Amino acid sequence: MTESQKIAALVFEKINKTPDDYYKMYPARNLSKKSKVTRFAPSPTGFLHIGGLFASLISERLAHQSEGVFFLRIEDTDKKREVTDGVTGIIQGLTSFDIQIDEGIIGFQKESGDYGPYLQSERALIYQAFAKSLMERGLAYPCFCTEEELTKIRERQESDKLLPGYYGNFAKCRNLPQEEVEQKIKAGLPFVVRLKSQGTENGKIKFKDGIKGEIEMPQNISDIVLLKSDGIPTYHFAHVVDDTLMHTTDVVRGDEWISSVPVHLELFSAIGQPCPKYAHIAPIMKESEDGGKRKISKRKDPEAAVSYFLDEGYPPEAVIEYLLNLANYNFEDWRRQNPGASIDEFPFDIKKMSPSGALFDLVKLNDVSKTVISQMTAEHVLSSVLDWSKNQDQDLYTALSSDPDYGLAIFSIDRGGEKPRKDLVKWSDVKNYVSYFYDTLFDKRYDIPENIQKDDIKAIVDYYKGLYDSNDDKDIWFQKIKNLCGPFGYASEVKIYKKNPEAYKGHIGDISNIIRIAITGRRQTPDLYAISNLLGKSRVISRLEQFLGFIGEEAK
RNA sequence: GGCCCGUUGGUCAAGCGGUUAAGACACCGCCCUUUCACGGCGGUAACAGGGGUCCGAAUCCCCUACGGGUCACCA
Repeated sequence: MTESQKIAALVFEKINKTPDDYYKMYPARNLSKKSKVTRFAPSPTGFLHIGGLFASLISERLAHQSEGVFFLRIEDTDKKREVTDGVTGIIQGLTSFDIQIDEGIIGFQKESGDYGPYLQSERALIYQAFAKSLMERGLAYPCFCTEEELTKIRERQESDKLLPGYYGNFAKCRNLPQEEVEQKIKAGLPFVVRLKSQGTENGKIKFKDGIKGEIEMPQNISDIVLLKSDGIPTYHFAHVVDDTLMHTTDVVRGDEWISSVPVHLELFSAIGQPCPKYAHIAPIMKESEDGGKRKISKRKDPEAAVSYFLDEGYPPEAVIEYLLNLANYNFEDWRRQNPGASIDEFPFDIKKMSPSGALFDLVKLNDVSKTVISQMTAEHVLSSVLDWSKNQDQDLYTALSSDPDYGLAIFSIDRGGEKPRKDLVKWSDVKNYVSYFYDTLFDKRYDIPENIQKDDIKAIVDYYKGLYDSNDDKDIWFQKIKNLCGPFGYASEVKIYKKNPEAYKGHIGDISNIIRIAITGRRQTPDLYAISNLLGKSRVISRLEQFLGFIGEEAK
C-alpha cells in the first residue's frame, strides 16, 4: 500500500465503491452518435431567472432537435443559499413555458431516468468515491487549513500582487507526511479535500467553445476544493462527476463559467474521462440607470424572474419566441415564412448565437407578443384570459366566465383572416379592451377629441340615436352614417375631404369616431358594427343616452 | 490588478478581404381605410478610436478606450 492509498483509506474509510463500479451502473446511453444529451442544472436559490429559461430553452432545443435527451439536475450543494420551494419554482417555471424535461427532477420529490439521483445532495457517496480514487492516485489530498489561514494567504497574495489561490508554497497541506495527516484526522480536525493540481505556471490550455470559438487560457494551478468539510462537493467537482456519469454531451451555461473551464478540464483529465462540448452563452442585459448595460439582476429588475411575464399576462409562447429571436437572428424570418409552424420545426443553430450580451427589449417583446396573440383563435384567447384572470383579475374573470359564448363573440371580432388586428399585447390589456362590453366593467371614461365642438358632438350623437336600427345590415348602417355627414358640415368620404379640406369641418372618420366614443368610451376599437350587434339595441341606445348625459354635464 | 470575453443605427442584428453596409423593432412621412389598428410603400439613423498588412479592411494583426465576466469550503 502506498502512502497515498493509506491516507485515502483513512479519509474515506466508509467508501467501498470505485469509479469503475459507477461506470458499470451508468453505462453509455443507447442513442445515436449525433444525439445530444443536455441539461439544465440550477441551484434552488430562488425563482427561475430569465437567463435560466434562456439556457434551458437552448439546451432543450439542442437535445430534441437531435433526438437526444434533456434532463434537469438540481445543484443543491449549498444549504446556506437554498430556498424552500426553490425546486418546485424551477419546475413550474419550465413547465409554464413548455420546456419539455425528459429526465431527472420532474416534479415535487419526483424523479425519472436511469442516471439518478438527480439531486446532488443525494449523490454524496458517488462524489466521495471519485475523490477517494483521486486521493489513492496522489491527485487529491486532505487540507486542514482554517478560514483564517486562508484569508491570510489571500491577503499576502494581494499585497504582493501574486496570483491568488492555493498553490505552490501557499499549499501548506499539499505534502503533509502521512503520520501528520493520520494524527490530525484522529484528532477530529475538520478538513476539505483538495485537488493536487498538475498544472504548470506557464502552461496553456486550448478549447473550442460552441459560441465563443477558440479560447486559450493559462492552465489551472490552484489546488481547488473538491469536497467541502461536510463531504459535499463544490460545483466544479460535482459538474465533472455528474456530467460524466450522466453522459452529458453538451454543456450550455452562462459565460460566467468560462473562467473555470481550465479547472474543469483538469478535473476531467484527472478522472480520465473526456469532457463534453461547452457552449457559454452571454448574459441577458438591461439598460442601466446611467444609460449603459448591465446584467439583468434578480434584486433590481422584476423582469428577471420569469414569473413576471406570466403575471403580466404575456403568453408563454410569446416570451419563448422573443428569446429564440435573441438566440438566432434568422428566427424572425423563419417565423414569417412559417406562420403557425411549431417552434420544434425551427432549425436552431447554436453557432448563430451572439458572443456578446443582448439588451432585453420589452418593446420588441411586445411586438412579438402582439403578433402571437393576433394569430390565436378566439377560443385560445378566451381560455388563456380566463386562466390568467382567475388569479390576477377577479372582476374580469367574473365577467368573462359569466357568459363564455359572449366572451367568445367579443374575441372573434376582426379575428382571423389575412390581416388580424393586433390590439392585445398581454392579458392584462384585456380588461381595457373588453370593458365596454360589460356594464359592470365599463368605466365611462370618454376620450373626447378636442378638435370637435361639444355642441356638434351632442347633436351628432343625438341624431344618430334617432336613426340607429339594429335590423340594418352593415351597408345600410354605414350609409346612414354617411348621410349624417353632410348636414353637419363633414365630408362623407376621406378623399373628398382631402381634395378640399377648407370646405369641411372634417370627414366621415370624425363622425364615426364620435359615435364610437359615445358607445365604447374609446377611440380605438374593432369594427363598430359588430360591437353594436353584440351589445344589442337597448344597450346601444342606453349607452348613447348615457353619453348624452355626460356631455351635457361637461357643457355646463 | 492578473486572466478571459466582447464593441456595426436608439435596440436586436446580417456581414467571414471588393456590398449602394441586409433585415426586424422603435420613430417619422405617404397610401389604403368610416376611427384606431392591420397591411403596403418610403425615410432618418451604424462599422468605438488609433496604427499597421494589403491594390483594396466592418472583415486580418497590434495598441488604446469603454463594457462585461472571473479570481470562495457560492453556484
